[in-house]
Amino acid sequence: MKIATFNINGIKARINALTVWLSEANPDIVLLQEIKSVDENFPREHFEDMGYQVETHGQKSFNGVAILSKFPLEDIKRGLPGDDADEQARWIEATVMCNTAIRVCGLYLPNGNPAPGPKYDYKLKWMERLKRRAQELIVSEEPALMAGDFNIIAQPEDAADPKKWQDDALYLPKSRAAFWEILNIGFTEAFRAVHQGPGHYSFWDYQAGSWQRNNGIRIDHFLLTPQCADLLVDCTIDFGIRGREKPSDHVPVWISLGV
DNA sequence: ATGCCTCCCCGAGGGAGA
Repeated sequence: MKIATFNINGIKARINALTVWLSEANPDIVLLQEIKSVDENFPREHFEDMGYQVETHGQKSFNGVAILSKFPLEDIKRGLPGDDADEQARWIEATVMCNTAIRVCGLYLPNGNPAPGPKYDYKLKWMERLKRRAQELIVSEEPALMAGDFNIIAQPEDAADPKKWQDDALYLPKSRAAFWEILNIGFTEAFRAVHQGPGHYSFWDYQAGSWQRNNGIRIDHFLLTPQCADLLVDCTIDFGIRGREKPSDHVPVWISLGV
């Protein structure tokens, strides 16, 4: 089974690029971030015609997450628990009903810039809530994963120019510490379980020729519970599509599970 | 570089992204 995460930066702007990539890569499950659409305007029929069940958690203009699945989805939940006043659509989870049921959580973690400030406070609070949900997934002792745009550069080798990010909300010590706290509950970061070393990125800024100069960062991650990590076969970044017409600034990352 | 693009709103130009 192939599960992908992809921050598409707007479903309306990316409908063609996403469709082409889906038909080439043929993932079973796709976790989408930044759909930037309300649920009613998401082109669900387009993806249903391609064989996917479509579940969205959108809002107007900003954020928004979705799950596309070729297997049935059950027990869908929208919104990260822990703050009923949070209006931002950044979390959706569901159980994928294949021969081994897998709980999949798609997330779009707040950017947090400028830091310090209220947006950075929101990022850190959101990560505290994420940690609580992560603990529940570990306690469940079931195959589960959290994947998406974490907006976290976890290590220096995850940035082409780490010095440039030193004062940025994606790389500040508190951001990285919060990420490692969650990971260290007992998750496997799928990409680093399979690949080591620098030069692997999932995001390149639209500005200043970042793609042409390979000035990227790796911020789209898969975190697997032990029962899910046992199934891990491979993890790959489809970086090539960043060079296509009208690309997202992120590229897809996907895992292969032996189920 | 308090922003070199690109997205969204919709029909100008500002907010957000990372």
